[in-house]
Amino acid sequence: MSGDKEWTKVKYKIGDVARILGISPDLIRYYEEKGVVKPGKDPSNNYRYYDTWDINYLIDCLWYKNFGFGIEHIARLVTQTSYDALVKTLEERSEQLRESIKLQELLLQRIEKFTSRLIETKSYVGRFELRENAPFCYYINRHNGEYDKRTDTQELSRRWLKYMPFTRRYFEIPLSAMTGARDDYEWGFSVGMQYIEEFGIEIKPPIIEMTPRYCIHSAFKSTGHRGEEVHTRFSARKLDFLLDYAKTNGLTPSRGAFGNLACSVMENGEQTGYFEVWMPVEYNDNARKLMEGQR
Amino acid sequence: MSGDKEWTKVKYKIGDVARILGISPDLIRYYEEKGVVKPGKDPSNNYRYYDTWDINYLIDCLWYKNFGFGIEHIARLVTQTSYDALVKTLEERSEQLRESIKLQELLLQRIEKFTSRLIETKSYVGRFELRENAPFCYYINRHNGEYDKRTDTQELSRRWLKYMPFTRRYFEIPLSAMTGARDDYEWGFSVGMQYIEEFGIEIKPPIIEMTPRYCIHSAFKSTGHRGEEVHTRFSARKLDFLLDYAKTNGLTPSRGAFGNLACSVMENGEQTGYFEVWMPVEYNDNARKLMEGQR
DNA sequence: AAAACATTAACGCAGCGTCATGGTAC
DNA sequence: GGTACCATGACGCTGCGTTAATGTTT
Repeated sequence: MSGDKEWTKVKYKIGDVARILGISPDLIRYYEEKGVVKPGKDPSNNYRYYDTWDINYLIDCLWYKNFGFGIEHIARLVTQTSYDALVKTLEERSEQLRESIKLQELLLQRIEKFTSRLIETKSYVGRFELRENAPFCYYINRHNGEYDKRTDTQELSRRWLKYMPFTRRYFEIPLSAMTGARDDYEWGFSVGMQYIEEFGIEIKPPIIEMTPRYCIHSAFKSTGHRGEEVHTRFSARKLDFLLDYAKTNGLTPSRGAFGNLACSVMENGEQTGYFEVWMPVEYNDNARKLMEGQR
Repeated sequence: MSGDKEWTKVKYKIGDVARILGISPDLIRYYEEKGVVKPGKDPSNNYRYYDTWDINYLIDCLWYKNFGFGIEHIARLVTQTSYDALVKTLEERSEQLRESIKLQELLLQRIEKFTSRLIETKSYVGRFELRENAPFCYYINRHNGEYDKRTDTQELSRRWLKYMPFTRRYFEIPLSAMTGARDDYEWGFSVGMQYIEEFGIEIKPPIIEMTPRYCIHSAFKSTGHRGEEVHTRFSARKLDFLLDYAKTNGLTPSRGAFGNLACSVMENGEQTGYFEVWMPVEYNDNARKLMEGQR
């Protein structure tokens, strides 16, 4: 508006401004499109001409851009915001940032936790210890190879998947399958009790609470190819080594085994899973002796 | 490949999988496009059919997605990464996150600093104190209304603008302009000495170092409209109030004034700048008394 | 008349969500 | 035969960078 007659005495072409500010001419035009600056235009050639005010606006923009505001927001900030509104906006942005930092820190914790569990699980392959498992909650959404199509477990999955990696892939194998011929197993998701409250999870069916029990704690890995029956990679037979260990050491399994998948990776062209496993046993004299020996 | 003849015994259509995982069918197709899953397709109707392996892959994806990996990266992770590579990748990601958190925290600090200076400056309007200014560095890139077109200052601007808001808009007014008729002033950018090292700034021309001096410290605001001569908003005359104060209190200006623009906002339809200003004075008896009076 | 600059317009990036149109399964 | 589902393809969002085709200034 007021620029209509002013542009003649105004000095800077877009390239000049770009050089002065160390940004690209395109960016300046983009900002114009977004309503940040409105330079005068020479009607004869359509060239943009910028005055000191425009440049000041642009500096303000770059300033606020550094604060992480979106462009539309910036446009409002530089052209129509009062002092009080500016202060308020800045304080809101600070608050947002604090939130965002908190989230990032949580994520970092998660990754570190996941990584350390990965390392721990691998180191546990071929070793055995007797200990109580930590309490957790879980639900089942896959029976053998077949996923549940009930809407309640699906709804749960949607929610729980967001809590990964505190949500872990959980399996259990009934005692009957471990000793008998039928190859039964179930898969689902588990979350440690310490996160139940944090995530606001209500413990009700199909969610089940698992309390601590004395278990043989170990790990194993297992491979398979795509396209094979799932059982090739995972089956109750994979846990025979636990039964052997129990028999050798005079321990009596008290119920089926359970555990988590730590990760699934490629090893020598085969899909390889690392599993952590817990098998509850009766707390008899042999168990007591073994536990004392561990200390 | 291996799926070609397998799809017949495979159970899940894309909608089933979507429900099981709590995501949208489109997202699953998108992941396919990116090479994450390759479900079998029924050639007769082009429907996708997913088996347990596919679903496992997808769960892995969601997992890694939560860790903030890009999709291409995820595709590699789930289909071809070894255990060691996975651990390494996770550790890299942790490192990235720590970096990112650091940056966010720095940004937060900057915003908070900026905000508090804003508030401080406004509170200083109409008040005067005698004190030493903090040391800083600056350079000039605008003489009166005119920006420098030398490449060295332009290069500097590009770099310094990145340090905002630790970089501040700086002005100075020579003593001759304050007392005389010519309305001279200069604009540029300043950075507090405490950040010079942090940002790796080398102090050499055109960068100038400003050491602490005894100054009258105050603030003022000034308004103007777009399209007016710049002088309407900012000129040496704006500082007459400082000279008055000096005269009233028996202080002798020792050199020109300088200061920073705290912010530029709209007030009653006018572009309003809040300026912080420092005017060096001789440290005479009156100055001494004034400073004692302040404590 | 060449070099350096200006203009508009369009596409590309990530990570999807959201139609639109038309075919398929139950 | 209706309804729920599937397929492909295109466009939209941010914040620009990157051509491309064409015109202007010096």
